[in-house]
Amino acid sequence: MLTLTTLTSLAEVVDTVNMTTRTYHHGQLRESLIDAGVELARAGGPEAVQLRAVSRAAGVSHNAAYRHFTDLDDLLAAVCTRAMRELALLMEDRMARVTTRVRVRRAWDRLDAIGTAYVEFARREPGWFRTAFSVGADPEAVGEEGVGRSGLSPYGLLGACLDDLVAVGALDADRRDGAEYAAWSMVHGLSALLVEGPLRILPDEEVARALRVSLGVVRRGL
Amino acid sequence: MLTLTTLTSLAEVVDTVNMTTRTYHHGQLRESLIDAGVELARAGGPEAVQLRAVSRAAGVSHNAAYRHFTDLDDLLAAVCTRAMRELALLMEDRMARVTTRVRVRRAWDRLDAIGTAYVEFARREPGWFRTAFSVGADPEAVGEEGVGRSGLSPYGLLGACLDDLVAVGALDADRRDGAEYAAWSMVHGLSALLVEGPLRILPDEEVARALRVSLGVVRRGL
DNA sequence: TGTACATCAGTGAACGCGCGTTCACTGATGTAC
DNA sequence: TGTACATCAGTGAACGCGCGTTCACTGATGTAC
Repeated sequence: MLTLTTLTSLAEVVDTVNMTTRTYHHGQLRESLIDAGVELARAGGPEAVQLRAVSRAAGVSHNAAYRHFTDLDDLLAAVCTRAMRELALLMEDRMARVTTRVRVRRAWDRLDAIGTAYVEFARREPGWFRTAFSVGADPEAVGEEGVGRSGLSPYGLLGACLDDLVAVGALDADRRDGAEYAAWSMVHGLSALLVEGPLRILPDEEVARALRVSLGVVRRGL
Repeated sequence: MLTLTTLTSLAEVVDTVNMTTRTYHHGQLRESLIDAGVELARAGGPEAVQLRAVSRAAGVSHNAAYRHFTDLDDLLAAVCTRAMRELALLMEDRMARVTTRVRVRRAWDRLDAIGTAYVEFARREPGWFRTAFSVGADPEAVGEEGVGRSGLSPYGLLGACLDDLVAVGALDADRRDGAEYAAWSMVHGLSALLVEGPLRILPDEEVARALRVSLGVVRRGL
């Protein structure tokens, strides 16, 4: 039969194996808190990122977070940046799947790919999607941190795609200016309507159609 | 010098003049509560529509609302419907300002007009805009109540504009299907990015440009 | 026309909740000598 | 190598807040006779 001592040492072993040996000093609490916040945001959106809930999830007293963040907003901003990074990563991944070597074709397909990724992200991870846009940083600032492997933010990726379209001659240079507003608005609007708006009830095939039509309009319209 | 009696009767006179003579029974509390809710929503968005705050604004005890609404959500839904109606009214107004008699031109201009109205509404009344889309009714349900003089909801007005484009031969009939998704997404996305998103910081002239480009893309893309 | 009574539409006090934040504290760690 | 001490990173208790909701109530209104 297990004694208390046995239990204690077992717990220690498990902790060591998990690399999460908890001493009084946590060691990487800041990261742990952000991780916990990211998970809460994933499940419940930005409202779910609360100082007490995050601390609870990180297994730490509810005010320990103040050693690493000035207040809730500070923590939320960090979580928001990570959510934005998730979006950038998905966009990069979908972009990388475009295989055609025909340059014009490839440029257009990439634009479609990031747009599709954007909407896919919103639908698959509504909590993250809402969180990513809950702290309204300006696009430039977003470009600094919520960034994928390429070092580009979602907005930056869009800009790169549009630049590429111009470079391969698929887009008139005088159409380039302001084009990100239109492309971004289209996918962001569709995402918002699908995630928190009246289109929430749309069946999957109808969503696919809406996406197809919307991307088509952007493509022809640019 | 004024006696207490004088004060009382003065107050009564004022009340009568204001048509707001308060007896123990209010008489039209339901409407008053919605009105108060609408004003709170205007200033602070859907979060500001709280049972206690609304009752306070209506000058009534904080639980009187339960005689007219089952709970907060019920009241909020009523407020949301009214916000949607405000949007419909603005869209109708802007549509009515299109004067050209050239049918094709008029159809396109009307589409631009409602799109512009949508974004204008979002920017001028961010609280209402957010409130209108905070209770995610499906578009059909929205069509039943959040309605302008024409009896059409914002979504209904968009549908009518698109139908008109087909009728005057400006839009191929096979492009009609799903067109509202694209048009709606575009203006909704721009609005959302401007109101609660990263484009919040855009100066006015840049907003105008973004709108122009976005509407142009829809127009050419359809 | 007057009166008894049911019903309606308000009131005021109270409950429980969970939040963000602050306070004084203490255990752990690192460093100077 | 050992020790004193400053600093760091946690803890636990407490505060105030405002919310939604429920309860028992009461003043006003309408209606049947």
